[in-house]
Amino acid sequence: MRKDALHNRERLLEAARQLFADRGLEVPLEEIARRAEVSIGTLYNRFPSRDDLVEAVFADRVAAVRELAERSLAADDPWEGFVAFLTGVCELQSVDLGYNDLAVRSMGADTREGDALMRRIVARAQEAGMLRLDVTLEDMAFVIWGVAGTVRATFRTVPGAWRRHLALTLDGLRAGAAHPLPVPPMTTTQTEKALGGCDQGASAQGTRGRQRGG
Amino acid sequence: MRKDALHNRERLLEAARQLFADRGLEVPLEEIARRAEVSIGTLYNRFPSRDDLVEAVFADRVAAVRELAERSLAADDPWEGFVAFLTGVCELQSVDLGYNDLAVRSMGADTREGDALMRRIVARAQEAGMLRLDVTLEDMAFVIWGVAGTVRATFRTVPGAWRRHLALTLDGLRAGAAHPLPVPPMTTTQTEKALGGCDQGASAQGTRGRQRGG
DNA sequence: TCTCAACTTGAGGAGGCCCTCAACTTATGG
DNA sequence: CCATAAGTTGAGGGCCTCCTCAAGTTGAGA
Repeated sequence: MRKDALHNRERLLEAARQLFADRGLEVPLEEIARRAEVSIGTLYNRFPSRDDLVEAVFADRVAAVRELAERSLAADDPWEGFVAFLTGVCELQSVDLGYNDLAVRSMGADTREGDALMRRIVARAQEAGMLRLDVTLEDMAFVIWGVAGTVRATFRTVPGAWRRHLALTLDGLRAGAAHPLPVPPMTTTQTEKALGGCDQGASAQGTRGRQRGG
Repeated sequence: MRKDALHNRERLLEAARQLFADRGLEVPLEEIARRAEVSIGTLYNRFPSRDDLVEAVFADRVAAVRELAERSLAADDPWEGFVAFLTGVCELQSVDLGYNDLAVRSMGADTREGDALMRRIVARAQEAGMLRLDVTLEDMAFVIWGVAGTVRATFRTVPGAWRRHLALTLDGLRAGAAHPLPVPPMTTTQTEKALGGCDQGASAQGTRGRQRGG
């Protein structure tokens, strides 16, 4: 890859990082190109689809979450580890509207191993008697989706509010708080579908989500 | 108002009701007009701005929430009342993506009296020793924002999932679940600002939210 | 029936965003 | 320095949504 091309790639990523961070994943690509001082054509050269760009921009976060998961799993206190993990993910959400959007449709990690790690974090906290036994990994989606909503609402006005939301949520997840739940947990498949279905931007807006044209 | 005009108004409201319900508040107005079999011009005649239409469509829900609040306040068991209220609002959210969007930016009621009623519901549950004392009405926004996220994600795939989310959340709100919270509650002003800030559609999408042109 | 205010219509301008591609520029190895 | 593959550019077509307004239609009272 030519040096100038690499340079432009870098500028594009940096521009995208900034714009995604404070406007969410749906900023116009043309605006990203403009901020990178590069033509829109170049952007499409480097990143044929929006998802390619998103993936490149957030690759580091995915890795970070993975590490976070490993650290959390290694924590002395299983509950502390569990809390640290969720707090860490939410912290990332709270600081970057783009990642916030992304988390909503991937539950933070997305990868096979990430999934396995999280499952172990949950299991360990349960075995320690701290996390209620009637929840599953799938229930963690509620935490992410929930905090995502609060982050969207309070991002600019009350930046710390999500911590309170999370704390309340965690109090509901403690073993001692357990009261019978009205419906069974989502299955893995259901969760995957739900995550996948969040694609075309938060609420609805018709068919705006484009496909790659073959 | 002429009879045919009234008729068209009805058709528009019905079309909007349906489309808002399964696509959210951001469906194209032209699509609403089309479904109502009425020209776009007529839509603008009756409802100069999208908000006018939204308000008309959801007027009944606002009233319903008000009644719900009154009933909840009158319940024998203060905690049951509290739960009934939140469940009722979430039920409305879960059944209509439009109302789900609306709740995110109004916390269900919006009105002065609604606010006062909710405050009493909260206070009563606290006085009964069931609702933790360190939460305030403002914290109820977390419930709405949270469930809204789950509804958006699971609306089509796992329609009942929100009940589980809500149940977990409620378990965190019980007096017995209380653990120290990391940050103070949002102030009324902050909450208002946060609600107001959710206007231009869930995540970010730039400046798409139009203003009325004076 | 006649009148006219009330109402409806839908083409079309304005503005966005997406994506492509033919023409141009430039880094790089020889 | 040259050749050329790699890369850049940005106008422009396609599609969408918003909103307006001049021209046409119609309900309802006189």
